[in-house]
Amino acid sequence: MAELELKKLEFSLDPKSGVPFYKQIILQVEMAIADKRLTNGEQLPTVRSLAVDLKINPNTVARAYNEMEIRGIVMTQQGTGTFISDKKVEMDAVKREQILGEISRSFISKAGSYGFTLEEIIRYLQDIGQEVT
Amino acid sequence: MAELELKKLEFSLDPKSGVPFYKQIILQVEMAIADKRLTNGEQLPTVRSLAVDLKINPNTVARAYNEMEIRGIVMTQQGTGTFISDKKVEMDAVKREQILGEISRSFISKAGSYGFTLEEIIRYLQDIGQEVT
Amino acid sequence: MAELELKKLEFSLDPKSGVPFYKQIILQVEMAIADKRLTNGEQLPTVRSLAVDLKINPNTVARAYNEMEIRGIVMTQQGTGTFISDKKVEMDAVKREQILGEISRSFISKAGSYGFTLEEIIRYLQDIGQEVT
Amino acid sequence: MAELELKKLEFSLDPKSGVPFYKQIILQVEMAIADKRLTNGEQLPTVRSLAVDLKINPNTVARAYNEMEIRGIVMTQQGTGTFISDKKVEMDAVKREQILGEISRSFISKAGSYGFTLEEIIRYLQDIGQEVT
DNA sequence: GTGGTCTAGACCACA
DNA sequence: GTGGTCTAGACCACT
Repeated sequence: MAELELKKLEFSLDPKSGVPFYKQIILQVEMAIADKRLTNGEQLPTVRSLAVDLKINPNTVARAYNEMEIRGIVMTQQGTGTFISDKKVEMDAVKREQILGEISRSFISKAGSYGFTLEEIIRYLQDIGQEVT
Repeated sequence: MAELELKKLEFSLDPKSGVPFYKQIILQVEMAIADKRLTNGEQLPTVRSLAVDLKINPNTVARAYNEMEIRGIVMTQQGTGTFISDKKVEMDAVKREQILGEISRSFISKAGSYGFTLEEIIRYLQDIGQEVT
Repeated sequence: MAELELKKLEFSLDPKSGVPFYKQIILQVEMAIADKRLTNGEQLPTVRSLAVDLKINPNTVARAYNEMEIRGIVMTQQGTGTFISDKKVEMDAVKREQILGEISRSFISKAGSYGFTLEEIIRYLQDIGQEVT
Repeated sequence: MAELELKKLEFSLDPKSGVPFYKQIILQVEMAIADKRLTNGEQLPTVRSLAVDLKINPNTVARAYNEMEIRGIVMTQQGTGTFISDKKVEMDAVKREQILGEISRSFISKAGSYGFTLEEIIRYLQDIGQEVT
């Protein structure tokens, strides 16, 4: 019975983390995309329903959605809803690899300045992968 | 004498992380101490040189040093410099993992918003690891 | 005497245009950049001062600035101010031309569907250039 | 008979312009009439075909057609189609220029935010004009 | 019903 | 002083 409701997105906020609510929402959507729990064209919860769900002000949800729209992560249609954008596919493999290289390098060096080794990092990411699955 | 300056600390700041610069500096020093990359009595860069290095306001570096002095992590000797004091820095595995988690999640999110999956990311990092080895 | 105050940015809003205030602000900044009236590293008016100036709510100005920050047009530093970003220079000539080509083509086809010819468009843009100078 | 279908109307929508789709359609039809690209009695695409073409909801096309019918610009014949009526569309130079101004400014802004100057833009468009000639 | 815009005002963190 | 976050609530436009 609970079987057909796999992959359902569950948002949750941690008020103590210090991370702004709207950023937590963005992070969770982005993580869901990276995990394939959200894919092209899928609809996000409506602004109001998510606001009720998380017990926060609709403006805060709207802000998160708005920022994602600017970044091209989602598309929004007046009076219809907000959907995962599908335009990100337009990149060729070379460009993709370039971008991944860039952000990876910057991530590794950042982690490095905190004393983490590449191995540690990879192990950690693999753990995250396990959790989700 | 100055010849064996191995283990040189490399500071790096991420303006987009939302974490204030002064906190990023403190964290990196703490991690370095916990890692033994910095030990008792070692000198930190001067406020000015680090400010130039990181291209930020000297006040910001000063604030970081100040706060560390208050916490007893470093000692400042007027006219001489700032040195690691002998106070133990408690940096347990949990705290370390928190930091790694934070920067990892932000990295995954960024990659995710470009359409990369977690698997792709891990594979890429592993490739990098191979190259270096 | 008025000679040294050339290039000063003057913001103005048209409430009747139907264009949201925050978008009008963004448009004016972008136009100013295209006209070289604003260049790399220059500081924008503070959120509060511009709000007073335009007699609108500071949140509205903040929203405009925020959106420009997300798009990479400006950089903002806590407690310091908002500045025209300087990272846009990192593009090589080829990439630049590609982008210009893309947005130009889309503009021309859009104008075309309203019945404007390329000549008309160019003449119009030249007129705009005259006005500003 | 169907052979001389020159002057075919090309609709194009810009979701990012903020102008509602139905208004964009009306504007484009009006401009075409003023330009004589559409004349008395000519048939518009069916609601469904245009909706498919533009990848939008048929309701949105219907709304545009509806509003044009109310204004007397087109006439709908049940089961046959929608046709340009003989009402004159007042589309003076001022209104034309307004539209051109709007889309031009938005284009310049976009280019400006990529660091292109107005001069560069004009030069590029002139080059395109040369190529075609 | 959907999202978009704007105001007003509070509180916080950084310099 | 600067910008950042969040709330509450109003009003509008699109479907």
